Amino acid sequence: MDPAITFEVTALDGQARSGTLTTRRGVIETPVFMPVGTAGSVKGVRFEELEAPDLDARIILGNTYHLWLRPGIETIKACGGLHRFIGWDRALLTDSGGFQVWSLGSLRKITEEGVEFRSHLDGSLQFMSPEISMEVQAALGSDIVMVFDECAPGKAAHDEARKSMELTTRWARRSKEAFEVAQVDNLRSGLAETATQVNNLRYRQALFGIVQGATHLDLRRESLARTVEIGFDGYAIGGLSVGEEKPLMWDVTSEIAPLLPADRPRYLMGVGTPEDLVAAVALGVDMFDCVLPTRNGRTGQAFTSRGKLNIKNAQWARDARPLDQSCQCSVCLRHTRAYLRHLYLAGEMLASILLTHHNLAFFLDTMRRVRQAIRSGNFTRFRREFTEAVNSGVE
RNA sequence: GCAGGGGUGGUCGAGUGGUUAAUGGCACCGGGCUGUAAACCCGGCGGGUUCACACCCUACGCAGGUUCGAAUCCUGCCCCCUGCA
Repeated sequence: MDPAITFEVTALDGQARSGTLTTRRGVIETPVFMPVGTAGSVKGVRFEELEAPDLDARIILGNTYHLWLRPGIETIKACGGLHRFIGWDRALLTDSGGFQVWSLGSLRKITEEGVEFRSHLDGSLQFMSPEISMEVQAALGSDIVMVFDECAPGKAAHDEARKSMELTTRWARRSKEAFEVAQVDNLRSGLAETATQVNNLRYRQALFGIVQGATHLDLRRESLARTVEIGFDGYAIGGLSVGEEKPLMWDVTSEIAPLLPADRPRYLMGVGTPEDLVAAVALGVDMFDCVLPTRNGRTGQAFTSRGKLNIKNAQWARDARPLDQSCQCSVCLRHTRAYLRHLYLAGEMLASILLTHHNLAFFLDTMRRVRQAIRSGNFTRFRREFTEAVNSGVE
């Protein structure tokens, strides 16, 4: 079978890497930030905007759990898969539902077989397992599939974290087996796609494994070894930014990221702030996703080159400057802080849309600059200057 | 003019003798958000002194009165709404 993806590191600067990740739906330059589109939508952003040069997102996320509950896989299958359903030709990565094991902690029960969820939509009982997650993700037709893991709480004690990590390992094995079965079925049934896509889709989906183990480094190392032993197209560090202390997140990332196979993409799940992204790149991470730019955009916070700006604050009421004076995004070129604040306070949906656009532009542009810095061997200086600026405070 | 209803903190609106600086909503001010149960959640919101515990003022149209105690009861006045003339 043809490879699902190819990954080539084209520049190294310290541990920081820049490269190209080629999926069946196009080339993605790394390090890359992937906007989160949980329910089939990057909230507040049209796909045209995601594609246009201002953002130029090459890959976005979808979520297995959410799409499985609504609209359901039969609907998405009937509409030709997730890409055609949502109208997005570029790459998609689907999270497996593993994160919901943590985020919906009060609504689910974990067993060896899988997870019983009490639907957050209607309270109905739903059962998710590695096999079901793979089946759903195959139906969605995402380009990168994540194994179904248990995302344990960041503060999990050692014995709890060990049990969780071992369960995740068993689920990873089951995920891979079910994934391979689903690939054969998928190729056989040949999901209806456009002509050019059919050509590209001789490639199968890619499957990424996820390293767990909470904040316990011995468990993390063990999880890493066992995950690599199973063998995946790429490797993720999961279970961070889920309630643990920030220094512990860096302990884990700095320990594990460099140990992940160098010839495979490394994905730090759910992270993070612009400063976090740059710091993780320095540790050798290639891929990121995070809800911060979209969620915080909707809730009135802009990320800028000088740090966070709360658009609700009275101090911007008559400020005629853009959100970020060194940003070239279409929002910053056109609108003032005063106007955006007015929109937000007036409850206008355009406020969330514009703030989200700027935030994504800032995240994606930051990654462009990161790549360029690595390629030109200036990453260390870039990181120092970027971090300094981001902590200097918005004026 | 007569009859009825009503005037509460930025605003709308509860409260009809005693845990009252006064329930709620909105507005306003501030904070949070990291593989999205999130266009959401939390806090503050009469004024003054204090780092703080705390203390002192001023408040329910206006002015008197009853009472140990009044936004709540009584009297007068002012204003608003509805109906009839």
